[in-house]
Amino acid sequence: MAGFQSLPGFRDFYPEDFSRRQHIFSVWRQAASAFGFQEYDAPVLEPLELYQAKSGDEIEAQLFSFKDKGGREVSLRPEMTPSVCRMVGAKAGALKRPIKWFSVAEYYRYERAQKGRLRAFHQLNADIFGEPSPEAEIELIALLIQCLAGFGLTRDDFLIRLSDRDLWFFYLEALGFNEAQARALLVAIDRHEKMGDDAFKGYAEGHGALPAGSKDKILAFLKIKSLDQLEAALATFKSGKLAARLADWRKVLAGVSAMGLADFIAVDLAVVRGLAYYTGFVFEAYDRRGDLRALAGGGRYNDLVKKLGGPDLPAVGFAMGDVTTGLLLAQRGLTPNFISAPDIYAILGGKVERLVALADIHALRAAGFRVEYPFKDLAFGKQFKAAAESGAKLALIYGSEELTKGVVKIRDMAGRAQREVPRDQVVALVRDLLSGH
RNA sequence: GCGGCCAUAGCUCAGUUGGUUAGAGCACAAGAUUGUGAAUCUUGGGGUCGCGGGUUCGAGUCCCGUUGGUCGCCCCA
Repeated sequence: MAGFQSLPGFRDFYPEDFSRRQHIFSVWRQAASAFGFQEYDAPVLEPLELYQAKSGDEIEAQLFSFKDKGGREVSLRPEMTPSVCRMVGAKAGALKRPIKWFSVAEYYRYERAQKGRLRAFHQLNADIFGEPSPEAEIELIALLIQCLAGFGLTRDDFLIRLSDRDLWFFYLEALGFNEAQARALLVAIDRHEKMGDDAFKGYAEGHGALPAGSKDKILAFLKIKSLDQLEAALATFKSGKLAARLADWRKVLAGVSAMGLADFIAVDLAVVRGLAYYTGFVFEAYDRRGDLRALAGGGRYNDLVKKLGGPDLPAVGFAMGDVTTGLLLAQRGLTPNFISAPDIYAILGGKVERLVALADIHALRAAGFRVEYPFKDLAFGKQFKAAAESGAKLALIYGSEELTKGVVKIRDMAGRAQREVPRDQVVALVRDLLSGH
């Protein structure tokens, strides 16, 4: 097939694809709704500056940006966070706290596609604004777990790794690094899992070689996998801020455990996440068995609403993408098989019977039943076959014999039992038969 | 932005050292079958062999370019 193709990294959603996508969305929406989050949306196209204000040059190169006909520099949204920060910031005074919002929306990033990453994709975004305490983290982590568990995924399938940028900064400053050095080191720490010790090359170029003793300490801190280890590593430091931070850690882990979700979460200081605006806890959800990229990621960003021109409003949030989620569900055999089956298939004797049947068909449809019938005049045998293939529960038979008697035959497709019913009682009887189970 | 692999029907693929009019299975449609769902059989539609150029008497096949897909690197909000 020549002619037009979709753009690279963009997908056509044929009905089967669309039904899989809808399944993902409906699990997300159901979970978010159960947690009391309210759904919102924002413009797909935003001023370019909205993203420049938050992100660096590298990120800007990956924006779907252009100049509109009025000469404005604009960009398709690569993420929701700046938009939702603007929305919440603009009405922060009027919104009841805590503000718990979510969205399911499409995003656009000008990157090379690869496994689990496309140029157009959907994400669930869930955020809590106005709640500085770790209760917000507990709620969001629990929601994140439910957004995956809702598909039938279990503790054997995925894991949430919890870390803390605040603690990293505290630790790095205690080791004698200034803020710029600490930021560069966090980039290296983020890459260490993938690149090993080469991750520190970038730091060395900018800030000189890392002292061997410091590097060992950083590597040891990075390998921390439990709260006990974390407390032990920090035991030599005395600070009220640090004590408060560790108390927050205990609260988060206790809260998640109290929900029965302890097996879904692990302390893991190797996670720091790429961009710099996170201010405290950060977390990522990983496929436990496979080689997929992160399923979801999030964290606290207490400064961002203010940075974007709003009030000083603490925030935590996460995002989960449809592409990696879809891959994981397919790998685990958790993609439901959607059958688009009607309730009723009408079998029509001929041209006269067709016109009679149309009246009933429309009445049934208006009553909310899904009704199908053949557009062409077909032999009865073919129509019964079509009825069976459609997956309809009932067949309504409009033949000449029936109509001369003023009845319609109703066939239960599964049980193959037939009965006759007066035409004026068709809707009522169908309602009885189909509401049964 | 960089690199590996790939591209023949809606799908999965075959197609000989380059040789006449490019095939199969599945799927779809029609018929055998104008009052009851299976199976089978017959028939049919559907391809500018991703696109462009080159070599050659001759290219689906060889060469170059390009587009797209895929996997990885950079990055990952």
